[in-house]
Amino acid sequence: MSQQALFRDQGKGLPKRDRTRLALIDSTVEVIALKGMDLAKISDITDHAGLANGTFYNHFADKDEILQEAAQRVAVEMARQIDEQMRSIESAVTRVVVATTRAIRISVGESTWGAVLIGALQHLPPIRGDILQFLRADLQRGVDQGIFDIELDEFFLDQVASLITVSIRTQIETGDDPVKTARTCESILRLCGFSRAKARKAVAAHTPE
Amino acid sequence: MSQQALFRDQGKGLPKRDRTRLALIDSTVEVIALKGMDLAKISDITDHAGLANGTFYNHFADKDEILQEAAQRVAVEMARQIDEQMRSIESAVTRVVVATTRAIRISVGESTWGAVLIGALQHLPPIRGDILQFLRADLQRGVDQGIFDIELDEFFLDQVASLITVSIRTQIETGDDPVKTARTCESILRLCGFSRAKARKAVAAHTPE
Amino acid sequence: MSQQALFRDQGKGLPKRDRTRLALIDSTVEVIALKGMDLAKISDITDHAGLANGTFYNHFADKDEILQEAAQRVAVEMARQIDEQMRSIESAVTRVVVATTRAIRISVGESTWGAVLIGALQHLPPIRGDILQFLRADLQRGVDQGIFDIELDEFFLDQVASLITVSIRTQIETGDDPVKTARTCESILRLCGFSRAKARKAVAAHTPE
Amino acid sequence: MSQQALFRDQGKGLPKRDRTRLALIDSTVEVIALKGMDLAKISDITDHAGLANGTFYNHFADKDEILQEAAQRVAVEMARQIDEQMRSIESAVTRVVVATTRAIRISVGESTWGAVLIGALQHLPPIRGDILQFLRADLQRGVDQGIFDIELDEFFLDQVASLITVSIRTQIETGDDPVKTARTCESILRLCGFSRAKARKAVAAHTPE
DNA sequence: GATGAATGAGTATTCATTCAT
DNA sequence: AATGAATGAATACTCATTCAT
Repeated sequence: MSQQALFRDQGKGLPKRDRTRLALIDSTVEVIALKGMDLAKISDITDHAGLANGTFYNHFADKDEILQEAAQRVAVEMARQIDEQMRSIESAVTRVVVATTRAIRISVGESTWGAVLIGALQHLPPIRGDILQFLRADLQRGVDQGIFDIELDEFFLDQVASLITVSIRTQIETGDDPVKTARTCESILRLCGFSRAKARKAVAAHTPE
Repeated sequence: MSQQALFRDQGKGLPKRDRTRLALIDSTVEVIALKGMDLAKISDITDHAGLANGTFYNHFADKDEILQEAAQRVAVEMARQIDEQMRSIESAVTRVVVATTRAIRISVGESTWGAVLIGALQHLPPIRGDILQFLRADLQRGVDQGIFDIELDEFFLDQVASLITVSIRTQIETGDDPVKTARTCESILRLCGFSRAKARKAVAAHTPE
Repeated sequence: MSQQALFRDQGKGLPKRDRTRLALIDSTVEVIALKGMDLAKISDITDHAGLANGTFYNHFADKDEILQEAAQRVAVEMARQIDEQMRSIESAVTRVVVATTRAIRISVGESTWGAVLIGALQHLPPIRGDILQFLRADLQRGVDQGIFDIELDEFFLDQVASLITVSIRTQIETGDDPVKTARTCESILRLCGFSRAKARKAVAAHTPE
Repeated sequence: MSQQALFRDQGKGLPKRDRTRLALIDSTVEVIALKGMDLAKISDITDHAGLANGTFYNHFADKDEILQEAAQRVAVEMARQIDEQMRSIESAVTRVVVATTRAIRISVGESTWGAVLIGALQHLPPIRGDILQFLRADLQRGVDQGIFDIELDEFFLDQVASLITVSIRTQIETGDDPVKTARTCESILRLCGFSRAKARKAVAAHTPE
């Protein structure tokens, strides 16, 4: 289920200006997947989009601006897709497992997204904040429900985020691997105070196959 | 216990050629701490070392080579310092706790080292391998002793390494914090199958104060 | 007595094409006053006029063409306004004093015009010629009347023009100053052979207050 | 008596770094003469000097810095050459005539210098200040000697400077013309209160042929 | 070996101009 | 006519690397 050029597709009915803008953002996402955020050059982005280099500056002030927006859109779209499946889920454990599983699956399946997500977590603090707040909300719910025995601070969020990041990075490199995704969920639950057995069981209960 | 210019000092008796080489490596470590691996320029390194920029190429083929060697030396030296305190420790749990604590403490206290270590883990796969093998050895010991209930593969090592990295990065930014170091050790033990209580107890037993 | 948008106003009854053209010229004059001729961009001109940048090329071949025409119109309009007050003046001295005074006053009061005038004198030889010919006519009259003891050639005109330019430039920068205007007139008369006293008297006689 | 590459010649004994620096400054002066200050590009300067474009940045931070320095050196060197001939001159009139004559002659004969001087007077306020202070000193002397009947302020200096500028500009364009130089001196003296006859006599007394 | 000036490929950015709508 | 998105040549500036001294 490749979603190449997602944003460009979203722009079907829109005016040309917006379509080009989305094409540039799409291109940016793809270039980041190929070379990483640091090495992505403006000319890579415009070349990849089949546009003249000057066109970039009709739409964005500089590289930072498009990185920011590209990451934002990826984050928002991922959050939307994940949230869709979670509206009715009340259990914090289930939410954490499902959200983590979905996030990894989307990031890896749509490998361009994973690269952007990882780049944003490392280099774009505001986006990082946006992403972590979803995580925090579900963890907080577990605390409120009395089932997560944790100190829910920045440091803890960073720990959990790093586990998810490792999982995405590994799977992008070595290929989709549901077992690693499951192990990541288990690790997170263990950090939340679950025993190994309980964690495994909770994850198994909410994993597709 | 500053270790500024460690390698240069090691070179006291050596011929001039070697001393210059070590001075460049020292300088590299310090520059990485200031600007990060990506942004460290050759001229930063030579300027910082008080040498002419052309001198660099009498000793290293390119930037990559010196990064590699600088990271290697930091890793080796850290390993040596940590190992010194661990020769007589048999218990895998103790080894993991002490090694993790020492590694974090050295990386943060000697903050130039932490930056290099993090850079190497991200950008220099061979060094990364060297570092992880120490980790693997101690974890393997725990498996052999029957106290770690884990699947000791690359992925697991990556998870543990990411927890250590997060801890170092956070403490470099916000300052030395023994509590975060202890929490990191606990988290690692939990990933190894320890309950929260047991993890906490094991860490407390081996933490200075 | 602001004369903002003078040319646009002139276009009231004209067809739309001409009104757009005049709006662009007005805008050009204003932009030149803000940023100078060199730094005035096409997009500044169209933005300032509230038009699309492409519209520019429906009316002018290039930047030079509009600069030329804008300067031309400013020069012609200034000449018209000055001439209105001079039709009945026969004395060459009076004509020079009144014309200079009026030219400076208009250029400074309507500061957009001064900037264009100065730009044109420096960068647009044909306009420069147009402007200088008015000056030449009045000076020639003085020669014919036997009261100006000068060699009326290009070089002399350049000298006089440079004195007027200095006056306008200074007053645009530091504010309207009738004393400087008077001193400029006196200087011109001195170059024409008047003694200091005679020059001062002649100027005083024809200066409003 | 062409003085092409003056600064480069000055650098004969100097270290290579300084020689290149002077070569760039010389080149800048020559490029300014060819295209004007506004249009002089870094690549023009390096090409003209037979150097790589990157070399420029080993010596100057940006275009402004080299313009400043080139103008400064031209101004200083001109002042030195003029001053050499004026040390023993006490009379303010003679000083003004000789200095003006020399300045114009050097600027025109060494036409690259004139272009730089004019550029500096227009675009580089600090250099402009340096240049005008020489002028001011001699005029002040005339005031002190009771022979110049002027109000010696910025505006007056601007008037005098503009007459000199006009003369240089004209002679660069149409060729060396001692008569124009003499007329310029006369005009300045007239602005200082001299009658036409007295001005002409004073100038004639101090003009070579 | 050390020096440091010179190099030039690489990258970001601007802006006059074109052209399909 | 007007629009404004797209173009790409022009230009400034960076920095790893070379090489003569």
